Amino acid sequence: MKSALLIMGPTASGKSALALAIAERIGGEIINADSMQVYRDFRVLTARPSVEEEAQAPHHLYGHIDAAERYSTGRWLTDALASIAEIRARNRTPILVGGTGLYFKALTHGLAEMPSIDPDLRATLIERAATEGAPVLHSELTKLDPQTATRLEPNDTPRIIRALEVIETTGESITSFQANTKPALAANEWRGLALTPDREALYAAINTRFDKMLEQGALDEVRAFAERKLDPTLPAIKAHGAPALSAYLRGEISLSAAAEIGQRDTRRYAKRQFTWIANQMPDWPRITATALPERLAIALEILERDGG
RNA sequence: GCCUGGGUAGCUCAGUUGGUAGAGCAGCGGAUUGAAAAUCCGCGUGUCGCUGGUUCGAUUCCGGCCCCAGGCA
Repeated sequence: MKSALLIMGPTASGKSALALAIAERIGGEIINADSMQVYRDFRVLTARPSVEEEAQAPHHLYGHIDAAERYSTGRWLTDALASIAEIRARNRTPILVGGTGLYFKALTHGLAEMPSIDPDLRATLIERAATEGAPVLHSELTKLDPQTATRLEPNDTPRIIRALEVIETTGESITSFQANTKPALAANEWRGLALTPDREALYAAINTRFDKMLEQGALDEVRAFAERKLDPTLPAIKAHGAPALSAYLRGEISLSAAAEIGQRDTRRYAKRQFTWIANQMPDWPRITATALPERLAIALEILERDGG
């Protein structure tokens, strides 16, 4: 059975191109591990592989979700495991590539199994967080699940909501569910690679890429999305640049101001990704080189050395 | 060449009646178990243009020089 190859890197670091080069070289198929590239509506804005690139090797879990849906780490894990099994059945190598650290963690460390939650309960809690504020929900959690409340900050809205919906639905603390977590992939079923380019150069690439996205129609995507008038709390609406470009389309800020905000948000995200790689993936081999041929050579060398 | 205004954090600036300085933005460090491109916690990162002088002590006062902007020639 082929090991899966996991490629993590900050946004705009050239992960997709490397994954494609490796896939062509070793007969692999690519699986998306990016929480935003799953959404159909924002191909340009989320820097999804182009149609041409997708034709060069099989791609899975890209744009397969409508932005009106709430995707999640749990759904992704299910989808990814199914794709991995399918690819392995063809005796090919699954190559998972993306920048969502939590998705990789779900794969390598696991995600606790929990009963599904009524979407209406979730919607109610999101609404309450917006109107009453997270600290109110946090103090509620202190009564229902003091153990979990203690380790959550009073402003940490999503985690407080998650803890509340779990205790309200199951009567059990999310902390006890989480204590029982098993890796989805065994340690010998995968190997990881992390791209760690020079930060200053990456920031420059991020800025340039955002301008290019605008030239390639990112604004049209945002406009079309806005016209759907979907629930403003949907995850897809948070794609970097989307909120600022929406504000521009509403006439609230200039286009250059919107671009600066989009670029800044993307840079900050890249910084968090560096932190994730540094502290959550200490054992993953690093590739600092930026030229594709050099990266490919290093990657293949690492795979070879590890007996992959 | 002369006059005026300005030179303080990466940027825009505030301030110190002389006791080595602080805001916004940018940035940096960290957390991360079904919203994760989410969310949260923490951190000023500095030859106060240069150089002499006065002073116990100068970023602050005085002199000289340099640079920038505007004005007059």
